[in-house]
Amino acid sequence: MGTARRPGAYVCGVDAAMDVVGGKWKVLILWALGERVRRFGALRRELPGVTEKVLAAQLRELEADGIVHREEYPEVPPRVEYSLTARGVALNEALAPLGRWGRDHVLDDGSPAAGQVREDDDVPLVAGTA
Amino acid sequence: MGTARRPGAYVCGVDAAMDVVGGKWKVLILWALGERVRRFGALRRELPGVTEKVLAAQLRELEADGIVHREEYPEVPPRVEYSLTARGVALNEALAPLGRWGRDHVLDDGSPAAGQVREDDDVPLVAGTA
DNA sequence: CTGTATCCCACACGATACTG
DNA sequence: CAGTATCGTGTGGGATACAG
Repeated sequence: MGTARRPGAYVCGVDAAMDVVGGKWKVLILWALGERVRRFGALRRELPGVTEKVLAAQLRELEADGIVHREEYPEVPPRVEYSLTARGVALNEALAPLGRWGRDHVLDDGSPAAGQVREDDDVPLVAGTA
Repeated sequence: MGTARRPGAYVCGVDAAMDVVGGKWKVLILWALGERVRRFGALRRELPGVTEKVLAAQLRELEADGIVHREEYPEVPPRVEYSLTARGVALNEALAPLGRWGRDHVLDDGSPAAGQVREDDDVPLVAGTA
């Protein structure tokens, strides 16, 4: 549906989702907006290192994909608030297990030698065909 | 854990995971290996459009991240089999909800073109998660 | 405050050829 | 069969400046 930037051939749902969420800052934006509604400037402060151009671009894409809602208040000075749509909330929830995996397996898995994977610690067990 | 390609500052688990799984073909590789062990050539045939160079590179990265296991058989002609590690299986499972979201929200489901999507084979489920 | 408009560049990816 | 080696490229993203 929304604005698939890639040609049209998604092999499965995962890479379709990856396309939506693939920008460098998007999951962080999702995460921030998952907590509460945020203004543009708040988002920028929340994501150290992002530039306005890129933040605006990713916000646009997320909006085009129906993930975030942009509410513009015609005041002066201008105020714009971003929030998650229902679809965005669902996406955020679908991301949660991945976040848990990341915390458990790449952030800090507890082992001091975690930095370098030696060949004897990766278990070759095969994914079950079932 | 292994080989964080990004500087070191992951804000949360999700972007850490995104870094691991961020390559263009990685989720597809994960998906394929989730079904069964595959040889290099089988993988290449499975992923239409990937070149050997890129496939090899992404495989190397996944291996370095402890996601896939590479088993080389000293035969002639050479044979190499790739499989998921326990960590890879867990990652694949963590990806499942995202895959479901993608199927439901970006793969054209409500439109007349929905017939293009082969709904019988695109569920990436690895194990009993479903 | 909330953005565009340019310019620029690294790096992921692709094409092709070659090797153990 | 299972890869490397080389070279070329597109584009996502960064810096900076400007605008409503």
